[in-house]
Amino acid sequence: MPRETLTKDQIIRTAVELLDSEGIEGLSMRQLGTRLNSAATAVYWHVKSKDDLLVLAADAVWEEIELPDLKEVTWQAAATAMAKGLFAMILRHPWLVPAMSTHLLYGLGKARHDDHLLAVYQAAGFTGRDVEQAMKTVFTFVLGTALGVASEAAWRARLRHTGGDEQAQIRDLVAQATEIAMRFPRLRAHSAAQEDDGPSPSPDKELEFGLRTILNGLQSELGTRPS
Amino acid sequence: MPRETLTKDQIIRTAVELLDSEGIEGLSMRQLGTRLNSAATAVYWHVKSKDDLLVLAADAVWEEIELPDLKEVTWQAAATAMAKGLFAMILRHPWLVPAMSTHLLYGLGKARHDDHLLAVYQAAGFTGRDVEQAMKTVFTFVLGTALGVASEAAWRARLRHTGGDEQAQIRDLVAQATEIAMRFPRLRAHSAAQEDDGPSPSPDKELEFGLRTILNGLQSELGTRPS
DNA sequence: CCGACGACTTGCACAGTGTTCAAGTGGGAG
DNA sequence: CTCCCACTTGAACACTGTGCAAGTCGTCGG
Repeated sequence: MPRETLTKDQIIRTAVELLDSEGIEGLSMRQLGTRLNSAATAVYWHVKSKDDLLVLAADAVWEEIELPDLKEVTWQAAATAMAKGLFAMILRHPWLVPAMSTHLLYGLGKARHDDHLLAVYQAAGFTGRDVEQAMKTVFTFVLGTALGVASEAAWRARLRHTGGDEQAQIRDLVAQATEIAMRFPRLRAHSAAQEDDGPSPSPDKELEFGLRTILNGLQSELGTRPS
Repeated sequence: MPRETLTKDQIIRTAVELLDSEGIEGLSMRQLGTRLNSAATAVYWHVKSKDDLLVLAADAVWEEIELPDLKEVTWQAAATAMAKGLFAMILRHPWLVPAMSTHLLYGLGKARHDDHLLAVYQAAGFTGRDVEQAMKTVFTFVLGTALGVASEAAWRARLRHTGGDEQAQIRDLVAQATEIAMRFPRLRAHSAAQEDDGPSPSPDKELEFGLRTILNGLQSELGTRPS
């Protein structure tokens, strides 16, 4: 039988795990090496570079997204399902946001997702350039929302990595940020009023609110065009 | 007269310049040092850490955004102006996107912007939680759109940095990406159809399309609420 | 005018990074 | 048994952020 050896697949899986637990700055070839019980440089036989590996890892996670069946539901339901699936995936892998913002990401996984997304908006009745515009509007909105959440995950991971009392550091940072905001009377009044309204809405609620209004807007855009 | 010495301001300005021209990975303390004609470690007297400096630089650029006067225009016009101002600012400083996705950014500049943004949506008639939801919907959409454009700037900068023929590398990457996409019949057909429609819309057009539909959606959301 | 203090700068050092490369290892084929 | 080749290894290089002891140089008290 063949000797136990690294596989590209195993490397990518381990890279994703490492990224999930340590954030994008936590991915180092040597750390990856120890997790794989091999020398750091062994990875270079299977993969061109760290950037290459990151692109591979980033593409792998797109496969996790479930694609809704188009025949059974309205286009709004399908678009919502796609958006929520993407959003949830990014929350599981917050490092994807910094990765997207510095690398050109592509691959089978992403193409599979994009293909289905295209189908959804074509089925909705958008034509020509509009189908791309509509798609992108929703897609980028999800990305923007994910950015906020991913950001928090990222700087928490960063603080964890620098050592010291993480909780205290977070308190300091947040205190500093709010101290500055409170110098603006309007912001102060607003934040006081918000406290009376109970806890602020979860990211999922934010996503739902935005999706609803965007899809409404798209629907009326659709109305002004002949089918 | 006092001896010529570094100032925090000068450091931040130079850091922004360096970030603009080299991207976020191009910001190194030693490079910054040479641009300042000083030792890299001299900066550490004025600034706690590189992360600290990045937060300062990131906050500085928010000051560039012009805040529209609220008395003269409809809320949609004001919201559009804010969104376009933010978008243009990010295009001038694409490193802000990766910075936002890994650091907790705050400061006077951002607070100033947020304060005015709040004013816009309050004046529009949103109340309670809705004002934040509406604000965030537009804001995150702009961020998402900016992410796409900033990403391209970032990986171009990255390629430039690794040396070699940048143009050729770009061609290779794009070719690889489209090769994969073309395996999906629907994507292939769509991209062929797009070519007949002339050049794809500029990022600004994308932004305008999305803004229009989102603001429409928000307007009708506003209609269902009592003022 | 002088000495001392303190604001600021410097160079060195350390641990860590991605990556290259010559040298090694071991299983399967002839 | 031998050779080859897929795969692994460790050393090395240039680079990173940062701590620290030492140095420089204006200003101020005597």
